[in-house]
Amino acid sequence: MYIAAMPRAATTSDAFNAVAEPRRRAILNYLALQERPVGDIVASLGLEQPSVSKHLRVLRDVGLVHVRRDGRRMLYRTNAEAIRPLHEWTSSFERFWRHQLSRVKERAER
Amino acid sequence: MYIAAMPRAATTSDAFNAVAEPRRRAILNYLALQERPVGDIVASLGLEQPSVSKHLRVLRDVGLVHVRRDGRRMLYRTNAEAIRPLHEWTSSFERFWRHQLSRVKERAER
DNA sequence: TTGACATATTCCCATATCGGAATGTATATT
DNA sequence: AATATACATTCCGATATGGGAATATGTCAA
Repeated sequence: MYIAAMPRAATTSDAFNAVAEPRRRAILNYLALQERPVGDIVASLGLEQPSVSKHLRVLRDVGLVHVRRDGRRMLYRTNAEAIRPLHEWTSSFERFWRHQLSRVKERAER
Repeated sequence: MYIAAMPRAATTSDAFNAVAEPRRRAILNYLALQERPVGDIVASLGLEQPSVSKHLRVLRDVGLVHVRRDGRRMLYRTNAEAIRPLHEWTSSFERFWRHQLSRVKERAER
């Protein structure tokens, strides 16, 4: 019996993996303000169309964007709600960097 | 002349890539409260020692943990400051999920 | 010095990329 | 119907994993 190896997790396994790619973050930033067709993303970010479509596919699979068809165009928009888990995870460290900061401040004041 | 391909970015390329791995997030959570030797992480998280060392190596390379030697032990601790960029990126979407939420609320109230 | 203990690194391998090029699919226009 | 437009998917190749096993490195103890 063969047991599957566990290499790096799929980019579609969760929002953390999906957002690790900088171009996908750029797309999410771009689509946060309002929905846009694929062509606009291609033009604005200067990426190849197939590349953008593939990134959008990953973002869709983890729920980071929503889509709707408009004629022959596909309008994408960021689903901010799906970014919340990341925000919450990072927030749990907020008090620590506050502490570290105040310690640095104290030292500087002495 | 050969131009290097650009596959998935290295886990050590930045904090976003480093925290994409769930075991590394678990390690960061564990080391947030206080510094700990590698053996404690192994025992607490139930991972193999070489695996933990390798994850710590990645976290060190992107500055997410700091280390100091204590005899034959290595004491690691989370450097919360390095998590801030992720927090700030996710925070830029906060107002959007607030909006989405209020829209959902409005609809529910009607 | 010789061991024991704690941690790090290396080697191997199956897997999941990411970009580029080519091709496929759906909708609109004439 | 035929063509054009807008996207999506597939195939390819180079690369970076992540776990497991084995081994190396470094420090303390007798």
